Amino acid sequence: MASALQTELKQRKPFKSLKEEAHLSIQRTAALLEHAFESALKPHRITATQYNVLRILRGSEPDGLCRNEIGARLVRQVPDVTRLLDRLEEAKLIARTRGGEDRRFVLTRITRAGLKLLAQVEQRIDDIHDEQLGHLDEPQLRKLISLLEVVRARP
Amino acid sequence: MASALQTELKQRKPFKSLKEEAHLSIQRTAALLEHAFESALKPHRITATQYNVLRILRGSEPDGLCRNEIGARLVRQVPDVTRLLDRLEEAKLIARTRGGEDRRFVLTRITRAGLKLLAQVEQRIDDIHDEQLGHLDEPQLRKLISLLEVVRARP
DNA sequence: TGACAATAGGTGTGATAACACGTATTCTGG
DNA sequence: CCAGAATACGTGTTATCACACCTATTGTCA
Repeated sequence: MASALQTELKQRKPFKSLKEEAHLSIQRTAALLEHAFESALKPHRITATQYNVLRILRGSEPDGLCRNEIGARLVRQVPDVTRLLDRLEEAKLIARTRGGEDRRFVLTRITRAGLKLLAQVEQRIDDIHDEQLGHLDEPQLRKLISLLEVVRARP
Repeated sequence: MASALQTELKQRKPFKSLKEEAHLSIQRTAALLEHAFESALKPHRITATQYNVLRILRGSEPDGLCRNEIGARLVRQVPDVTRLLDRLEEAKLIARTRGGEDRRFVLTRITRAGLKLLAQVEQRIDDIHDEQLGHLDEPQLRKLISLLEVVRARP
């Protein structure tokens, strides 16, 4: 019997291996979820990565974080955190200040406007999570999370 | 106990819900796999999406496919298939010809050079699959695939 | 102490993605 | 038949990504 993914992608030939199928399943699922996520954020004029940054900065209040630290905590790494932050700063959602003890660091903090935006967006995000994953029960979610953990924890 | 993902992202606060954690787990895992995948493809001067197109076209030989059909079969949808194909055509990996019975369609086929590139790349891709997913046993892979299928098959 | 590595961050640039809109061809119903 | 919808594909434009390279500050050790 053809796999569900094979049908989704209208593939005539079966996958070469389970590993290949697993890889493509992860990619496709991530793409579908991400698309729904981006659509929900679009009316608020921010991307999923920008939302991620705002979440990280809110979680680090009241201390704030430096650029590299923000980059390290992103769910999806991006190679150009500087201009990602530039855009958020231009939108007045974050604020940067140089000049702690080590003058190399630039401290970044979320602004009041950033917090306000997060609060506005969050309800919609919860709805998206429900739409996308609400049909899985708790054991299924736990099992999925656990298996993905195993994937990432490769030796 | 803090979840593994929470530790990975250096989060101080626990996730708001299992659904949120599942979503982020999927995204993060996909990003890590994709990164390894792109790195393996880079020496061959193609992206993961381009590789995906070549695979699709090889699978559709000797008939070829039209643009929309290629777009529909991509693991990750892209909004600009035309220029994606433009770049592959410029690299002589695919060939396009207009003018079947319905003159709206543009038939796309993989070239000999495209097939050759695929053959070169494929061994390396298998290695990546092994590196990334080789530590999961067959039941784990099947369970993961099945759960992701459930996610995508939401009502 | 002072050359050099390491760390933190920024810049320049070309490729790509994302979105809206435009053109050509075919289908469809009155 | 033929006006208009539907389909298939392309183009223009802006923002973002991705990579290599650059500057400033601090740490390290002969």
